[in-house]
Amino acid sequence: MSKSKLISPFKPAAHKHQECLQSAIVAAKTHCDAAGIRLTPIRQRVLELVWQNHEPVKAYDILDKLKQAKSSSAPPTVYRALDFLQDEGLVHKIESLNAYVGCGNPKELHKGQFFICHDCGFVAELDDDEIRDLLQKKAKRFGFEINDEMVEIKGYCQECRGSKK
Amino acid sequence: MSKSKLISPFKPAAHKHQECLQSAIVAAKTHCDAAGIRLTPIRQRVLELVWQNHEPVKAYDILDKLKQAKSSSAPPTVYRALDFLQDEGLVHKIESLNAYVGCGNPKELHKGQFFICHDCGFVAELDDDEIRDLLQKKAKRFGFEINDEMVEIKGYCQECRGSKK
DNA sequence: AAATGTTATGTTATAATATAACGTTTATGC
DNA sequence: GCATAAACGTTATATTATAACATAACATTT
Ligand SMILES: [Zn+2]
Ligand SMILES: [Zn+2]
Ligand SMILES: [Zn+2]
Ligand SMILES: [Zn+2]
Repeated sequence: MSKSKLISPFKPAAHKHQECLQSAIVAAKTHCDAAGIRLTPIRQRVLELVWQNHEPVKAYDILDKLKQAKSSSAPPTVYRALDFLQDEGLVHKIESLNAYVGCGNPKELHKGQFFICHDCGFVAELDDDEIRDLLQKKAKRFGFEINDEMVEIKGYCQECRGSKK
Repeated sequence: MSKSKLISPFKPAAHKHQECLQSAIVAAKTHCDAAGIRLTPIRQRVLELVWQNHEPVKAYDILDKLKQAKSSSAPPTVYRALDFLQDEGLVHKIESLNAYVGCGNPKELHKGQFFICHDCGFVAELDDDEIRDLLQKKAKRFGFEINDEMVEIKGYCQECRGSKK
């Protein structure tokens, strides 16, 4: 069965983001418990910082925040946590921005397709087999076997388009 | 009319690459002449270095080669030339590798879709409206207006798959 | 509990990628 | 020629990411 989920939609500016954050943390704990791996305090803290909003977050911005609690924090602290979170599908890296966003559906490991607004910075995540199938079809024509895919689309979200009028 | 071009296919290991290079330089000169802009010696040299093969080339590798001719070359030399070449559609950046490849069809300004082999490093470039249209369709569903797109696919090319058997 | 293996973190240093800022040279149009 | 803009030179610095090795925390076996 082919799926097409708008996992993380663009959010109204004033939505209850605390709920997004809470459910992301709960989902992460659930995932790690089930997988028998540890969501350590550092990892959880980094995940919270990635989820501080719906914009991609930079590693060194995370580091700055970590330093507020523990001034000896260093780049490896952040990058290790981000690597862990990415491996577990809790966070995605936006390659074209060198920045990180929380995954809205860590239950199934996947690479999403991302739509990023130039104005407000929000990211929407899609998990869409139709896109994957099409890429697969194209690849097949020249015998290419896909094992990783990055789709990052920039533009303007509905809200920002409206306010430009 | 919808286009789907495999602009830069995966090449047999021993193809006549000199011809790829030559035609890229000629195409670049033609383009710049027509546009009334200058393909200066530095820019041409950087373009040649990007086209040294079909693998993405790193900015600092280009810099090292430039230094062989002129030891005072510095990062801005390379990045300015790369910026120019990208603006003119002669070169594409592969965001997920922080590396650059020559465009196989600079006649029409576009963002390609890239297929990159993990083993041999070769890049194939596609310029495909079917992919664009699908992304457009997906974006439309939540009111997103696309103005930039990045599609980078990693995997194994036909040759490398064959040799693994 | 002691010993051991494994995972996670601390710490220092450095690598790799990219841009800012400002001065100088070179091309181009008048 | 001369004014202007474009390109380039140069130095410094910002940003992003990893290497390398030491220590600590946790789990397993004895
Ligand atoms: Zn939210
Ligand atoms: Zn996701
Ligand atoms: Zn070639
Ligand atoms: Zn191209």
